[in-house]
Amino acid sequence: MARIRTGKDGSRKEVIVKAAVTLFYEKGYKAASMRELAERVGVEAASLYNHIRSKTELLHDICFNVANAFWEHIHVVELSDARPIEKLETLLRFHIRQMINNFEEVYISDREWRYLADPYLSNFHNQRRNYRKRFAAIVQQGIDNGEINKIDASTSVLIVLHAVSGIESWHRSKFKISGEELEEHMITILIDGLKK
Amino acid sequence: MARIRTGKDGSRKEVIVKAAVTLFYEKGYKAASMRELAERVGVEAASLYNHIRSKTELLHDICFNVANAFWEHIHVVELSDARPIEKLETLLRFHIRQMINNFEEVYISDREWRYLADPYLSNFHNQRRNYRKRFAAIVQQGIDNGEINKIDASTSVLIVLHAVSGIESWHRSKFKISGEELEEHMITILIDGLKK
DNA sequence: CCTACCGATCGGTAGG
DNA sequence: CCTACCGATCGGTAGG
Repeated sequence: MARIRTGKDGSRKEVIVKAAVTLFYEKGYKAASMRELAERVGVEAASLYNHIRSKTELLHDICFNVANAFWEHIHVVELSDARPIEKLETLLRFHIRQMINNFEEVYISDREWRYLADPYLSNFHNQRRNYRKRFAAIVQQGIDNGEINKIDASTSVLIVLHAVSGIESWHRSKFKISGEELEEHMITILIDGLKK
Repeated sequence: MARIRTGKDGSRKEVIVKAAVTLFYEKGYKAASMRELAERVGVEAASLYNHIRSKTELLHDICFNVANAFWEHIHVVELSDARPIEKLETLLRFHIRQMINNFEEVYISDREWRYLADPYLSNFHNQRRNYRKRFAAIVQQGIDNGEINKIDASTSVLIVLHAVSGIESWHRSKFKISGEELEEHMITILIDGLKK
């Protein structure tokens, strides 16, 4: 679940990364300042740099933590011998749960990754494209064996993945249904929409 | 379709707003600078201020143009005597077409409105909430008369509206299906997913 | 529409 | 971990 890597000074850095997650989520990466981050952590801005290299490194850590979690999950799903429609449901439930339990990180990695600097930017972009391709391949298998409606596979993936990101609004809603209910509703709408 | 209002110096301001739309879309509001906007328009930064009041006013114009277009559309839909499921499809097709034809403005108004300054910020927020409430009310009518699957109406709205925003990725894809195909695919997945 | 320029704030470094 | 401070850049104004 997007574990933060621990080094020698792991616990101190973890506090900073955690505060950065909340700050970047609340303000957006560009609008978030290192001075406000420092204030939330309880140190002067300059002191942050004993634990991190740069603002961009914080963004990088967050984005790749999230990306790797999805990366590892789809790998496991691909190896299973479930039917394509079942694999799809497994993938979708993972996305939904990540958005429910870990939504700040996921939200940042979704919306702010474009501010990564360039060796990382294109790495991230490639990883993201590769993930979606593999996701689409599973949808395509479902189309080929007749379980899934015959609509463009990569378009289906776009729709489904963006629908999941709507959970961010659910978090901010005052009259929330439970996470379990939300998950079932989303599965109903999206899987039923894809099924033949 | 999110027409830009024309004043005395309408044509000049229109050029600036149009360039701002592209710039804000490409870089994000906070990362976009007035100096780069000026460069794209072909004047010095200071000269922009003969036509606009502030950077925030540009964002405001863009956001409210978009919001008003949806606002007017749902009003017409509400007055029609179609069945709820048909109203829903009409609303959805309007969202899809706006995202296809006008996606930069819609994208900005979706993701950058939080940077509006405060009388406008809460106006926008209220207008947005009101829109979603009315959208949800139509879904609820469909649930009540048995046309639509019995799942939480406002959750359905979140899912559906966010799914539509996935069209932004379609724009950037190299192997695009046509806009018409895309619209039909989205309607298939989402309306079938909602139908009983 | 331009030149000249303002105060504020940014990410980050030096040195202890 | 702090004080002190850097160069760069920001949105915006004055004055012509």
